[in-house]
Amino acid sequence: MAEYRQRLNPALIRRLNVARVFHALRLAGAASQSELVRTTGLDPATVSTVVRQLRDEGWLTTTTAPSSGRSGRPPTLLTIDRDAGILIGARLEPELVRVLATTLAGETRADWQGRPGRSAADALDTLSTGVEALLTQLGLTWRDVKAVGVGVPALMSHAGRVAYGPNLRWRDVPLQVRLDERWSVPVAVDNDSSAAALAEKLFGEAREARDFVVIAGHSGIGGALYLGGRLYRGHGGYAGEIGHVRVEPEGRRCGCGDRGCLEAYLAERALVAQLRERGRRLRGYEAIAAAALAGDAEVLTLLDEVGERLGRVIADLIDVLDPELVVLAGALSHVVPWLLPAIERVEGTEALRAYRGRCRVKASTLGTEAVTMGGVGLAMEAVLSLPSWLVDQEGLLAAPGREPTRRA
Amino acid sequence: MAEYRQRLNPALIRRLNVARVFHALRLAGAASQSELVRTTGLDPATVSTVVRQLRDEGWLTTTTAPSSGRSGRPPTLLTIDRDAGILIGARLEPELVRVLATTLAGETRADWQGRPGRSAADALDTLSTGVEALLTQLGLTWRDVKAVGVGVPALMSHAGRVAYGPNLRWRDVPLQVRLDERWSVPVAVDNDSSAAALAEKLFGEAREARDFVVIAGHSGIGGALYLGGRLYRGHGGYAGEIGHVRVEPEGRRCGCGDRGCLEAYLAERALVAQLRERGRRLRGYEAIAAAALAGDAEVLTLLDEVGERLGRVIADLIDVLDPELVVLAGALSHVVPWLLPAIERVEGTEALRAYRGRCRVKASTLGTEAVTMGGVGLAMEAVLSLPSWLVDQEGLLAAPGREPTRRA
DNA sequence: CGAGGTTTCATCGTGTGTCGAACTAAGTGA
DNA sequence: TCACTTAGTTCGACACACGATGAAACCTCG
Repeated sequence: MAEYRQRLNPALIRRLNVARVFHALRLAGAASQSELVRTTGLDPATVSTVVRQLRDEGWLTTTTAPSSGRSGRPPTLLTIDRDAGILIGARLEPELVRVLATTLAGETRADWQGRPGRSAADALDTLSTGVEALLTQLGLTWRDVKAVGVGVPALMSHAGRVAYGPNLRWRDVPLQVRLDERWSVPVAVDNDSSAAALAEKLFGEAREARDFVVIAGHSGIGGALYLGGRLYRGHGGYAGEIGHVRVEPEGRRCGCGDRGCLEAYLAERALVAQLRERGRRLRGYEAIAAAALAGDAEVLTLLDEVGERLGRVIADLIDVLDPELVVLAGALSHVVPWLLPAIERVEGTEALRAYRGRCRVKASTLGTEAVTMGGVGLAMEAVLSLPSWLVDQEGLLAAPGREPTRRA
Repeated sequence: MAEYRQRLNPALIRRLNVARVFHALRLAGAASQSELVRTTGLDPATVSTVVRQLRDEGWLTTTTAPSSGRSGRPPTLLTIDRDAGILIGARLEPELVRVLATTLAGETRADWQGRPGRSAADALDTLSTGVEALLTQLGLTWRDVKAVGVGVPALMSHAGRVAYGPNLRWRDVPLQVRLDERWSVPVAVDNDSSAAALAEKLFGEAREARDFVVIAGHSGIGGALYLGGRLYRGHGGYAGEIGHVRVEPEGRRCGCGDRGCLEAYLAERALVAQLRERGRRLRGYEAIAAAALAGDAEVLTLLDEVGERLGRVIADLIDVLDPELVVLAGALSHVVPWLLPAIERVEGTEALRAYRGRCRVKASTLGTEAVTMGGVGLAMEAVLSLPSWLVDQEGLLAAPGREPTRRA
């Protein structure tokens, strides 16, 4: 999509306004046109034409008003049609392919998971199988699929190309192209952390936030920065990849070849390894969380130690980025309750922190499903098809009249 | 300017296109319309109407082509008129008020400086005196001033209000309002580091960069983040303020009350103090640079040590933000040549760095004038009057057809 | 029961934008 | 003199936002 520097024309304005109305409707659940006028800040006439367009495309259902007792013509409530089609969100991992079918508004309708083979081609086959399974389960066909979005634990280069995915053992796989060949619906592919961030923005804890950081943990520790109302990727696509920030000068070995990386303490296998050294054999985040819940002292102290390391990284992030929220997502979120006290302890020691508004640190409510829902978010973006350089989700979602920037 | 959530209408597109053409012209110095078509990516017809508008407003001069021997109708070259009016850029500091008058394109035509009194009102008086002095010097009147921009070493809240400026000893001064009362031209006020970042983007080392970090040093150490083609301020306006990142667990006392802040090593007075402890009495950055140039071993080792501390902070920044450039600006830039080796040494030790494209670290070519030129940049933005949420300088400035994002 | 008020929503007209294509302008070279 | 080439303008088609107007559908109160 070389639509960077696409010219700014009226048609683009329309697409943006459609997206604005769509998101307002999605977040409200059901709304009348006049409500949309208030929440989007658009002109009533504009809302009217946009709504007509959406209705003509069959995206909306209109329910009549619930007779609220107020005087005046009762509003006709609009809802995003549950049967207007589905979005597919997927997450590819070395040992797991997870696929989700949702309504256009992002409500889950069915889910599936399976194990991929070794190669990239195998993984794509598994993915296809999953989508087909969901379709038969729902009694739908490919014609009902509006778009597919996939989150991948890998560094992406342009155009949905996997440059390097160490966990998957992929290198330079033109994933988007391959999927475009297979399917004739819009496909969007992105890094798993970026996808998680999008999910938190659209569906999760960060819906109201304009500036937030996501730290996602599964097999590795990833991260993404959502700044100024849009995803920030950095010059080479590495922005927010904080798994390999050093937290201990001569610390534990990390898979990256370095020592003392955050990932060497916080990743699932890292926690498991550290617990084994202390005589506990636990399988993963979920088992560790269960042990912590049961009050296992060894587990609790380890989580506190690791939480302190994570807290220092978060404190540095806050110093530089001044976000309003940090979301801990992915499978990692299972153990977050036992990390938070240490994190908050570290945060509290910084002197400057008192001057600033406090930055909240939260566990994702999407939990393990964050990346998969991120796939849904990617699909949703593809359906709305806005040029990424114009997308300012906060601009699309915020209530009117606020002034979030501190610009003169 | 509560123009956040301003509706997106055709008139706004025009303003954006005017800005595009203006910047293209400014950067090219002189260009024909067909050149502008190539550099801006706009339609010839659009360029034509935009150029007519600019010409009707008296912003342009047309020089005839220098008969280049090629066949075809020779182009008429357009230039931003040196006499179409002036922009005023200013920098307020505790001991210095510096004011600059430039052409609309940002070329300096005259400069002035003076010492302010203690109070905010005094400083504004000094500022007014400066502008008047420049006007008489140039034989112009207030009617020729198109806009004024001011950089202030303080934390800003909305609408050009100084929330807190410890160095100036200001607190809650509605600077923009006060200036609006005095003058009847557009006024823009911003934090000095943000202003420096804008200057680097518009006039300096970062003209081509979409993602860069500015670290500015005068009396304190400030910073600003320019990410994804626009200034990122953070949720509370503190983003990039890296002066108080801790570089030494139990290090030197800092003015903020904490210990071991970067500012406690790198700020002008901090360097002076450290040198005094080592038996050198030097007045400031400039004198220190002179001593270093003369080969003073004590000064050189200190700069190397401090450079290493700065290098670690920069390395962390790069890890998180993946910028393509770090610019060291302000009076600090005098000593940068002796900091760079240490910075590069530190940068080189990080293992992951090999995978990434290398991030350049450079001294600002604007040097001490960065903030003042930032004022000019603010004035320029005010003249072009784009809503800040839409401004994506890279979108305005970049060559067409490139695809900098790595989005699917 | 019916008139007036109120809220919701559709539609029309105006102004402005982009954009493609036709067109004029002004040079070169044979 | 006549193609040919490049530069720049103009015109018409189409899309958009938006203000005003008006129709629709309900309420309340007399």
